[in-house]
Amino acid sequence: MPELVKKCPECAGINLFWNRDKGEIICKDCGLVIEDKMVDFSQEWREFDSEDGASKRRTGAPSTYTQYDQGLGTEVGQKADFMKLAGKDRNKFFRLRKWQYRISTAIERNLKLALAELKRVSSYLKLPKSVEEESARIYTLAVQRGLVRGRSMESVVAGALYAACRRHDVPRTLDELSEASGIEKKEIGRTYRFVTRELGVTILPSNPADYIARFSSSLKLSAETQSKAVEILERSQKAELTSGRGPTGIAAAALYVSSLIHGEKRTQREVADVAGVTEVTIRNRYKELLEELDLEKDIKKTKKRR
DNA sequence: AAGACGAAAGTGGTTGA
DNA sequence: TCAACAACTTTCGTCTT
Repeated sequence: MPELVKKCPECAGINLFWNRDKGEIICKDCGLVIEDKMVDFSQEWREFDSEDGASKRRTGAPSTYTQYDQGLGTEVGQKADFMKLAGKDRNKFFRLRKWQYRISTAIERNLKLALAELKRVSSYLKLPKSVEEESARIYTLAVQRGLVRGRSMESVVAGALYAACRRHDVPRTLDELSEASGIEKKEIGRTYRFVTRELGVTILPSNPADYIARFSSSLKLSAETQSKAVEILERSQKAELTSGRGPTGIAAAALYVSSLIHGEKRTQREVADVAGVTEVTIRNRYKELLEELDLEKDIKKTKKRR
């Protein structure tokens, strides 16, 4: 757990849970997501003996996709090289370098702009570094394959980010991406599908549970309500209520039911808004949940208690 | 008066001939 | 390439709290 946060700023609880993969710290008392943009300062390797440590330790900037040239820099040959060549070879050398220069500057110029945009959107959404890296990698591949042609750079950036989020189980909704990037939802979805298909990036359907922490915290629901929602999700997955359905809708319905059970009622409208679905969808899922999982008694119980 | 409910028609995407 | 199809949305009228 990084030292930045020791106490929950919302309820002053010290029962914090650090989800390292998602880069989130979650307060188990009030469910608040405290910091979801963090850098992992710890070493990612372990030293077993002195020799091992020395060989794994590194200095210098790491190679990274968030720099437009991957932090390296490429050039065909150095000036000193062509002094050794003569005649034909020398011309060939210049020609190659010229081409290399033209191609690489075009791509690099594009990348430079695109990665700036990518960082902007990513920091707006407070995405973890790992997702930013992944999306930069996807974008770089897309440019190299010429997939950006005919599409706006921004939409491909948004598509790459969306894909990277999904791959890292840190799903953001298309609505959120759309708001952050200023690109239409449709457009993002289209480029997202196109790019992932062309690059062969396999994406698993996202798990509704991955949305719970975030939705729950923006609805200010308690940790019990949140874990109840996750429990409901697990049961509904067993009952095969989840396949084919939009994960956000299911997550929203589970949270809604859970809020009723714990007497922290939120309206369908409120839940629908944070989840980016309509009330109707929540109602449909909600109805299925009640029918299949026999939850009415739990709701009635809390009603009687008042 | 606000929220919940449900019917009906419309949208964008997938699938399979 | 087209039509059938499922999921979800929009809209709107009615019932409940």
